[in-house]
Amino acid sequence: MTLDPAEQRVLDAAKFCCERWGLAKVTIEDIATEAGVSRATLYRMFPGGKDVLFEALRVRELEDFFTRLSAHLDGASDFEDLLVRCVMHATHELRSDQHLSLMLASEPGDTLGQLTVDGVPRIIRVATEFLAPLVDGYLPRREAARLVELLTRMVISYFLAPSEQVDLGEPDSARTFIQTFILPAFEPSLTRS
Amino acid sequence: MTLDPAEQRVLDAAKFCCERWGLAKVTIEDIATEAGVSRATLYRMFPGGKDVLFEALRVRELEDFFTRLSAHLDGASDFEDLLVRCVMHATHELRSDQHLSLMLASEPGDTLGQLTVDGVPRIIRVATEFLAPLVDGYLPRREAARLVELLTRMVISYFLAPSEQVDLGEPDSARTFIQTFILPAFEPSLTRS
DNA sequence: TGACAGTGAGACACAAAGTGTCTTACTGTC
DNA sequence: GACAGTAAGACACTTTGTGTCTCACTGTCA
Repeated sequence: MTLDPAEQRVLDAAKFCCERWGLAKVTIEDIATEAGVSRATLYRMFPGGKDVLFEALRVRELEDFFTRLSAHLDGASDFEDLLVRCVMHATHELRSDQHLSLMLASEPGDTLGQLTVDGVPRIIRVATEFLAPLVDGYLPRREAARLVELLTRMVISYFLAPSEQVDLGEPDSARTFIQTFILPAFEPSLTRS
Repeated sequence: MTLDPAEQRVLDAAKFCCERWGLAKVTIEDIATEAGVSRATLYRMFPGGKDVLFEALRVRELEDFFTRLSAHLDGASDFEDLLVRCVMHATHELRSDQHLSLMLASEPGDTLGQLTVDGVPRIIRVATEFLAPLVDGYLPRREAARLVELLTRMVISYFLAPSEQVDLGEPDSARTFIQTFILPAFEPSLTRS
């Protein structure tokens, strides 16, 4: 699953071209030129062309996202604190993601699809993969998966359509939200507080 | 030579698309859609397609440029003051031109061509058309044309490749430049000071 | 030195997108 | 009710992009 440096360069090039021209206007040739690689090499790395390449890019971006997010969750003192940090930092990451906001501006249709319809199962899968281990101490694995899925859906929804009532980027608001809607549902399953 | 409102809308759309995707990636279809006009209408307005359309856009931008510039030259008290204001405001206009800087960033080759090789004769022609009348009181028409051409070339050169010595955007520097290099050459022809 | 893996360049057939011209039908105006 | 201007879309054609292949080149190992 790990990519070699040349492949990373190609994905960087794809990301750059995508921000510059939008997904619809980018060609394989553009990406190969930007990466300083021949078209043949690019097809060798990502057999299947554009679809496979951008799929790989989305996977990488997603994993980077959760890697950064995990780094913010280390010092959490208890279950509630863990969840609050989690939704807060995820919200901040989304809001400050340059690439994402450019894509939302230039290609709203495709990008929203990735955040709501087509991409959601994968997002939840990767989120679970990264975050479930962190709640292992508190919840049985099955409950952890349910929790991560729920939080993921909530964070995306509040990111795309901010609420007057709730701001998951704010500590107090996030804490109230977690205490009110999340904890009661999972308290019975808690293996330790 | 004046364009009707629909044609202006199409040129605005062309400009917008150009800034968004770069000249190379824009299609007639993009422009027609952006302008809310059918492709047939667009070809009726600009027979010849993309080339003619972008040519018309360049002409309009150029005329707008010199219209704005002329507006800054009205209160000039004497010949020297007129020339100083002229190079200063032209320099400021160039430096603050959003469209131009986007084009220079995304399409340096074509854009530089327009500012140095292909486009220069037209720039000088339009510059002369707008500015020569303003120096009519000071110089015979033939000398006026020589002067405008010289100033145009100087402003473009200092804009594209700023100098350590001279900054035509600064009043003092511009005045010194005019006094040193321009006035002596045209003083003999002055019909009044 | 010679096998070898990885690469760039470019040929190729095919698919997709863009171009420029036309016809037709619609809309509002005088 | 004639008329001008337009959108929509059919059309033949050109250009661009795609995916696959081959071949020659380069540096790296034994």
